[in-house]
Amino acid sequence: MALRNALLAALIDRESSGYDLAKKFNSSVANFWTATPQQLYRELEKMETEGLLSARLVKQDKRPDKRIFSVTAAGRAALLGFSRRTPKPTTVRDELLVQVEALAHGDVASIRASIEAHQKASRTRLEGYEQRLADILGSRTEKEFLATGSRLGPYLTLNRGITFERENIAWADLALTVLSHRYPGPESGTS
Amino acid sequence: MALRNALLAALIDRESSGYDLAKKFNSSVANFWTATPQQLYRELEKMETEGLLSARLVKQDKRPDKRIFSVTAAGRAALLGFSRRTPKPTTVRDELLVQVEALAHGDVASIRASIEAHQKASRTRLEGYEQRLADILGSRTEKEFLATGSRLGPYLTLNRGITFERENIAWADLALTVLSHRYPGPESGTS
DNA sequence: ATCGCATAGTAAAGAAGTTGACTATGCCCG
DNA sequence: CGGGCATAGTCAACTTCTTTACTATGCGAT
Repeated sequence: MALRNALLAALIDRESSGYDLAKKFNSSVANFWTATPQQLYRELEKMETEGLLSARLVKQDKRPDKRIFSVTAAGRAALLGFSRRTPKPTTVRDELLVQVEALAHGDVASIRASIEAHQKASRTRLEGYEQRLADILGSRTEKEFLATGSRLGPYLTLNRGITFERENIAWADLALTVLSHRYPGPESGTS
Repeated sequence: MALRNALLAALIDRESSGYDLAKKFNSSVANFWTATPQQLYRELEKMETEGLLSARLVKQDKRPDKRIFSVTAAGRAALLGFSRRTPKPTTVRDELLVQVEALAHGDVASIRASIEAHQKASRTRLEGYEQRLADILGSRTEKEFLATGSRLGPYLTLNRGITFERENIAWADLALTVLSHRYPGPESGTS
């Protein structure tokens, strides 16, 4: 009853298929919600039977058919209702930070590698978000956009995602620097 | 199999009771993991039967007895093992941002109120984190601490939590400003 | 003396999320 | 023409999380 709202938000401005969402959830809504493909397919199905979405089958020549979902009037009503409820507190699950918390009791070399991987993933997501931001802004400056643009909601969530990823990257730099001073490893520098 | 690791990380430097964790998870580990009291009690129980934690009953005169959990050798081994695994990608669930994404299709006044509440909660958490940071630093400067201090792990995760909450607060300011220009409401200013 | 509150913890149903395997079409590569 | 890959989606078992509602002790206020 919660992924549901994220899906409505993701589909309301652009209908799409389960497969599309499974791929693009990561670059559109993943910023504030994550879900596996299975979750998406299951939930979309349920939402259709409950009348929140309507699906149309699109036959494709060179690929399997696909089902495109769009938000119905009932779906819009549900979304409006959701917007009036008090949102649940944000929940986070970050295994990397759990590892870092217990740094002194773990394998520092391995944790360092995880921080690097995490940083790289943040860079990739950041690029995606910045691309989407550029698409939303078009030729306008940010100031012009804020005064007159539509898609204000997506702009604001993207903005949050962008600073979040920038801070992830900066934090990883800090952590790696500190670690290299405090736990000088076996010369893993660029030879 | 995941909350488990967060609990090991939370308990390894300081044993505590389920009730303590239920209250303080929010100011110690909540930064990168959230869990309800029920989850904690259940998981602690399971971890004890599996030998990762040991519990001792502390009898109290003026209150119900409590069970203090501490990490066993097996628990330490599990934590070390965990530190060597690739951490799962961070997952986030932020209903407020879902509401903001679909801003144009929702009840803006209600969403504005939610942003304000969210900002207030961030301020509270930020204060808690800053207090904990001060406790860790003691009389040292941040630089001195980074060179010589212990509790580097907690420092790093706290640091991440602090910037995260600061960015939440700044984002809320941005969002509220934009909304007040674009959706000028019924004069909800301080009269 | 009873009501509400803080402490401390338990139980269990139901909702939600994860994991792994599986179907099926057509493309390109060798 | 067989294997791997991208597209598009399904199924089922399993684990985890959420929600609601309990038990129990002692304090302080009405």
